[in-house]
Amino acid sequence: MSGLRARQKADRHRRIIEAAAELFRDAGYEGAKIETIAAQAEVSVGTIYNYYQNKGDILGAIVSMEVNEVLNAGQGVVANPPANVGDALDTLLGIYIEHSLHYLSKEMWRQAMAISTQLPDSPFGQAYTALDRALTEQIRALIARLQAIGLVRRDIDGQALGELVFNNMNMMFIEFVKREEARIAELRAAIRRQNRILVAAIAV
Amino acid sequence: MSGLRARQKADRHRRIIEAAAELFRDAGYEGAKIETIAAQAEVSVGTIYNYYQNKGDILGAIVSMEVNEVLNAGQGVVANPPANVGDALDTLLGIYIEHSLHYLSKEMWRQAMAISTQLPDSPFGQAYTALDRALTEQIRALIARLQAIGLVRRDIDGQALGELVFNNMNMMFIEFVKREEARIAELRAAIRRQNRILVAAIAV
DNA sequence: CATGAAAACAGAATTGACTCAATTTTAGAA
DNA sequence: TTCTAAAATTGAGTCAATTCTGTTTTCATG
Repeated sequence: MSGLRARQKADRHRRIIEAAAELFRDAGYEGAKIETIAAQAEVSVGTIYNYYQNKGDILGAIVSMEVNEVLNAGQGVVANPPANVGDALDTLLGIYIEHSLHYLSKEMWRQAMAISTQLPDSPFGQAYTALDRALTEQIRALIARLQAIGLVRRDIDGQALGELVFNNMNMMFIEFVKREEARIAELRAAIRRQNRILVAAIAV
Repeated sequence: MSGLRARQKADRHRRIIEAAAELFRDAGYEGAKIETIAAQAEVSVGTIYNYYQNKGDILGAIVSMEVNEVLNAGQGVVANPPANVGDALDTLLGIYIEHSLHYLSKEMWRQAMAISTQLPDSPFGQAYTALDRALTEQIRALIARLQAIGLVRRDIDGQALGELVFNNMNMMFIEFVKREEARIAELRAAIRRQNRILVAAIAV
């Protein structure tokens, strides 16, 4: 089934996402009306709800693209980490943080995070949780790699450590997007300071 | 000014909160209509908005009561902690977690957390951030106490450690309220496992 | 080509949070 | 007690997300 119907469907998906991304950026998430998104995507309001369960899911689709890009970028670090535990963590988390505002504004992040806790069972809610888990898993993989290289003690609980590092970073990131005036450099510095305690504990 | 007007005002506040708390529990946050809360509190819709900026602020008032109670309970542990770092942390965080579902359902927590990231500058958003900071500060105080007693190394960065412990617990708690079937015992066990890494690093 | 069932679309109607202009109540001065 | 300005209340009206129902489009089949 890759006839006209399927092509039109893919095209409408794309048009809706493009229109929404533009409007979310320009007018903010709250400011972007479904009616306006529909008009700009040249579909009707009803059609948008045929493609996405609710406004949050449209944002969700955009967030997912962003996070998947970040996960990709992170793979490089895991494959070839800096030869120092502190730097390795800082480099990986740095990639997450530096990429984060590439496509999404702080307001979009706030909305996305809010929706994912508000509606954990919606398509986006579940996708967001999966993305969080993928990020945690990548940090765990980095730690495993460092253990293999011999930079991190073998008797460390890599799973628990990965969760600890991710949870702390994520919470700091939430606070970061909540304050419009917060700067990326400060965020990274604060996380480095916190991780220093862990690094001291786990480095060989 | 403690005449009739002030008394009526306090009384209406109380009635609104009581009506809302009951309806939030019974019908859920989304299910509780402002109109219904107003009817049950025997005030008009407009009056509710005279007392609270929005629906979220009503929930906020309830959350604040809960968290303040928790902070109070925590003081006891800080003043007189178990003579073991792991137990001390587990006892304090245990109090937070065990109290958490006393007045608030998981759904109410989800909504409260969502609103606090969605509207960080609303009265409730700011109050929620302040409560988080107070909890972090209490954990930091416990660590300082343990350092004073000689159970935790003096050269540990207590501030950073307090943030790390709080952020991790908070993120775990968020995941906990997102899954209706998650159990408190599992949550506590997972956090203990994560903190074990820290305890090993900081204990004298 | 016709044709009918399934899929997708359109946009009017519904719903519920929030606003606002008009009205009522209170406090305290005369 | 009477009166007035300030404070508070009221509920009908607005606005935007979401739902619903009738219509149109697609496509497999004969």
